[in-house]
Amino acid sequence: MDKNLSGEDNDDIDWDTEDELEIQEIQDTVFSSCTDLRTTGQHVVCCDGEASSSSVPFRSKFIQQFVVMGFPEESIAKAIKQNGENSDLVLDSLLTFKALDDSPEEQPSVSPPLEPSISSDDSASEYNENVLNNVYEEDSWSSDSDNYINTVKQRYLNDEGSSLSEKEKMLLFLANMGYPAEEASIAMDRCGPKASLPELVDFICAAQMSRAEDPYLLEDVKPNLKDILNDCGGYKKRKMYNELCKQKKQREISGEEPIRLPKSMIGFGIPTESVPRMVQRILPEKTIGPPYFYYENVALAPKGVWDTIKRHLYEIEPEFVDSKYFSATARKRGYLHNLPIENRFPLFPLPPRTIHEALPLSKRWWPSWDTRSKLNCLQTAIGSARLTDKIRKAVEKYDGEPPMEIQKYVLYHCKKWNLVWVGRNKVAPLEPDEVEMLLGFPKNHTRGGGISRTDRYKSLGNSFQVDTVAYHLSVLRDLFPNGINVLSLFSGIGGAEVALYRLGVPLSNVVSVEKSEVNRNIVRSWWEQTNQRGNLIHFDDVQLLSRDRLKKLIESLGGFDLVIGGSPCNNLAGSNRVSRDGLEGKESSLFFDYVRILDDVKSIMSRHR
DNA sequence: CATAGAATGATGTTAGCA
DNA sequence: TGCTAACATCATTCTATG
Repeated sequence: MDKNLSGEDNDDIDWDTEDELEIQEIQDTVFSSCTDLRTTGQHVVCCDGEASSSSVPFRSKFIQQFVVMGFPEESIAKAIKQNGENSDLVLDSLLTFKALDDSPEEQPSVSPPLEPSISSDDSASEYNENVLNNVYEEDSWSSDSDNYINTVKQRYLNDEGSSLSEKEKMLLFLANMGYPAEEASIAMDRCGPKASLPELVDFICAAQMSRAEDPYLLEDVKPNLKDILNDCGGYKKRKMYNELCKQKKQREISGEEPIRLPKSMIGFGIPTESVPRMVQRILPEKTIGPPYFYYENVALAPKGVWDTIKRHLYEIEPEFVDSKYFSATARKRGYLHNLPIENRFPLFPLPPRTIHEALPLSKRWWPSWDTRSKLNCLQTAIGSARLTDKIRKAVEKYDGEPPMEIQKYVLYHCKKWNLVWVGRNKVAPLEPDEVEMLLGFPKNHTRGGGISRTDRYKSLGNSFQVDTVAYHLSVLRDLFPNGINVLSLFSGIGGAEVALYRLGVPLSNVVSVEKSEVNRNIVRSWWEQTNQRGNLIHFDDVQLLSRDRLKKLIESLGGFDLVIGGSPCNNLAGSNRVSRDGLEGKESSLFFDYVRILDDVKSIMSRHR
């Protein structure tokens, strides 16, 4: 597997051999390395004028791109004979040949990557059986919440009120107001530990109303706890909040209720909650996999954007999650998917969750008046040297603590640019490898191979937070123990692939679509370094991924198990001063290609089943 | 030419308070 | 309820520099 056949060094190989076994062997070897199929234009990109100085003649390069993909040369010759030198048509034919040749039981059996070989320390090497044991006292709640309430009530009645946690007190209070325990606790989990009573009641009312009209949230309604608990106060308030619910309903009837971001962005749950969640959702028939799908974008998009996204993705409720619960850096994102949400588990080792844990060396220089424990969202640009110099000069004028005004000035810029303390009076932007670590990638994931420092920041800033996504994807591990076929759109630096790999989900076939060549190179080298046994097929433009091509891919690979991707946020992100045009913007409108491709995949697969 | 630096606000949410 | 202030935000584009 250490042969690198994706370069131009493979001219030595005698492709004219008649030996079937040898062909097969080479095919296996080559197919397991990665491929880069350009789809721009009628011919391969490398055949333009500049590349003509290469010693490799055009024809062999044209053939080579398919050889590298792992197709036998006879098939390639046949396909070229049929279609001429049109890479699209040739690929279609080749995939058809492959589909006809492959018998169903020939699906590659890929063994899990038990010993991942990333060289860094914080990589997947810690993956082991422990993840299975990561059960956080789930049953104490989900088995019978009413019993729990009874216990709490008993303690309360036994004058143990002071020993009750804030959460338990609130739960009791809500129960007294007549709300089912289950709904109350869901509300508390969703709204966060500091949620006020009105917020919680508001949430419960909204949930009740949406359940009444929303077929996607058909939870069992538990018996009302009014019968269990005595009514000891809160009656007046309940009346008030019922009034509030009425108003809300009025609003809902008169117009569309827009998606509201939850104050505490924990989605359908996070691994570190003291009390596990009991959220259950039942998706409508037509949205249930295969394939599973997973869509991501910025949570703080302009008004109405998430409503549109939801409308185009089967009206499934997105979950909004801030990665600050998984990492030392914030990242507020919406995730819309049809994955199960029960029995999720996090990646191990758990990443550092405070700045000091993530950057221990900074602790020494961190002034007490900078009270940050988490970094803000990592973006694509970093603070300048001039700014850090200004800050140093501003701070070092004072012996001890600088005056309030200076503190304010420094903190404003530190927060804005995610600056950290690296020396006496010295702040600095994060190093690229620190960003990699904070986002859950192996160290040096984006380093080298002709990639500039600026490009590293840019690629990383546009990426998934791996731990967050992996937590959501973790349910796939038991569903696909023998390997998964992934269609990864807008792959970037491979956040989805890295997440699945670190989870121990064997990657059988990955079709990765990514516009940036720099990013494709990063994923390719990661794929090789981690000794993946599956196939990686690269495309560069989602817009050129036609239904026909998808059909051929599905026939060839046996369908996709997961369609995953986060479409461009350029025109949605708050940092964009120039072209924050919403979903219709130049790049962000590619969301509709995600929808188109997902729809195509679903319809093609349902026809083939 | 490639790379890094610097300048360029607006939108939306939340908290606090009268 | 309505106002204000505080705060965060997967960025773009021109310019300098080698």
